[in-house]
Amino acid sequence: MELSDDAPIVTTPGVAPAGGTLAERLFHQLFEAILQGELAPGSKISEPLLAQKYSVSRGPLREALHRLQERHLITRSANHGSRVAEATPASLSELFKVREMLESLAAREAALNCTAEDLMTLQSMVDLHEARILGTAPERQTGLSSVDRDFHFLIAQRSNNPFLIRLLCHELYPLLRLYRSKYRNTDYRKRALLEHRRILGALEDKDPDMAEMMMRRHIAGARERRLETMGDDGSAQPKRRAKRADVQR
Amino acid sequence: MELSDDAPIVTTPGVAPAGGTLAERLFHQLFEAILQGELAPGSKISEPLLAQKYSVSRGPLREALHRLQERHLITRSANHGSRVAEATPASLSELFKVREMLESLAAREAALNCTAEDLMTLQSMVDLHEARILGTAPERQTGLSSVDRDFHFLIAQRSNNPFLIRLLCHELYPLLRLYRSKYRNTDYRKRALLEHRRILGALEDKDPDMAEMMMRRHIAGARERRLETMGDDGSAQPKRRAKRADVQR
DNA sequence: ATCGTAAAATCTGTTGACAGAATCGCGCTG
DNA sequence: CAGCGCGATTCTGTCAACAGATTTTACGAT
Repeated sequence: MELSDDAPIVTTPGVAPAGGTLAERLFHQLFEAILQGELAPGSKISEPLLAQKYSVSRGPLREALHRLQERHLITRSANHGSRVAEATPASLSELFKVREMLESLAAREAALNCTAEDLMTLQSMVDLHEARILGTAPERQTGLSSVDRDFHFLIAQRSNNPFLIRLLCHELYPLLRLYRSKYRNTDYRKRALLEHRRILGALEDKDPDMAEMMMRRHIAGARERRLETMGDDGSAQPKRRAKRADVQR
Repeated sequence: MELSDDAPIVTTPGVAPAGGTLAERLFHQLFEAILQGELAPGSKISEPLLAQKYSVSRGPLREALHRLQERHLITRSANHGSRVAEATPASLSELFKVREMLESLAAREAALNCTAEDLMTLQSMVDLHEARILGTAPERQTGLSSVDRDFHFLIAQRSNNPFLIRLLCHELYPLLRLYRSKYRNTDYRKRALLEHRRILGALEDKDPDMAEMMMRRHIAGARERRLETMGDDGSAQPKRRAKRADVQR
């Protein structure tokens, strides 16, 4: 049974983990718990408590923690334990700069690889996006940005570049989710819709250069708007956390 | 004691691991062993044997293995054990495409961040590069491409973007080393030297757009030449890049 | 009352042992 | 001689216990 990496972690939020091994399952559960905000960012992780909470011994738990460390969802200090990663404005800006390059590459490749069916799927996503903005379709809880996510996610997949897919879907997108609750971007959905249409048009034209440029501008614009709404530009850290969130229980 | 991530793994090959914890040390040792080729790519990893070889129990070893899994230096299957990652031509091409985007971003940022001292350091690297090509300086064993590595490494550092630095120095560069022995690129050092000079010139001019474009061409060219010497091209789309309209901002 | 110090409690790092699964080897059968 | 089944062995996954380090707590001195 392959369980190496490309398991359905980010693919669709509703998938069941259910990995064969216990450490694997724990990894996915903690992964989601951190991104969902159930484990407070910056809070200390107590191995005995977590082990008890998930009804496992510390062995598999520590293996899962070591994997989360490599995904930079937690930090570990020798003999001091683990802490859940924190989200700073500076790192959000850095993430977006990298995202700009990687997604524009994905768009370039996708322009060559997208099938007619893929284009139809993307079209329906954009249509749904519009329907939601106009209030025609009901907005489910998670539905606010989910259609946006799916759009970018499918393009990443169609890059047909496993390494790129991994960086985007398994590393960058999850980290972005850390900021979702903390720094909400104000309403630029109409803007995003327009830009999505342009990107889709470039994909339909099978124009890699155009698709790349469109995506690059799309992400760059999103980054700038996001940073504006956050008040401070990402260069300097905003304000040292007054008090640190305490251990979760 | 912080030992989270930015430990000297790729920085300079000769650093001592000596992490505080045993699992940490093991991780670094195995990391180097795999990249050095001491653990044959594709070979199966026996936990009892490795544990005995490094004189530790299986606990810390498994923790280190789980970290290596996230770095994609090994693959794990439930109840089937671990295998050392393998290097295929296709994945090399994929790596280079991502590298092209990430390093061009790094060059862009470095153009804004490089100090006069940095520029002097880079200049000396280029000079050393030339001396080696002309045979003026002795070529040490590892010295063949080390100067090239240092050049790119310093530029990555000067991006001042921790996330980008991590992707390049901790993930992409190590994976590239997997191919170093398997697919040697024939002699393009003179070409590389010229392109390095151009990149350095753009950095000296504090010209982000130019630095980005130069680096992008540099990596793209290296990828094409590399794939040519490998006989088979690693991807489906061979040479549809007669000339490419670089995206500018 | 505050600060410093020492003992107690807790936590992390590590080890060894056990249970289930997979692989290997051997003998049997066609 | 090839293919298959079955037992033995090895390996992976998991757990509980120990040792060193750290944090907390209690106590006494200033």
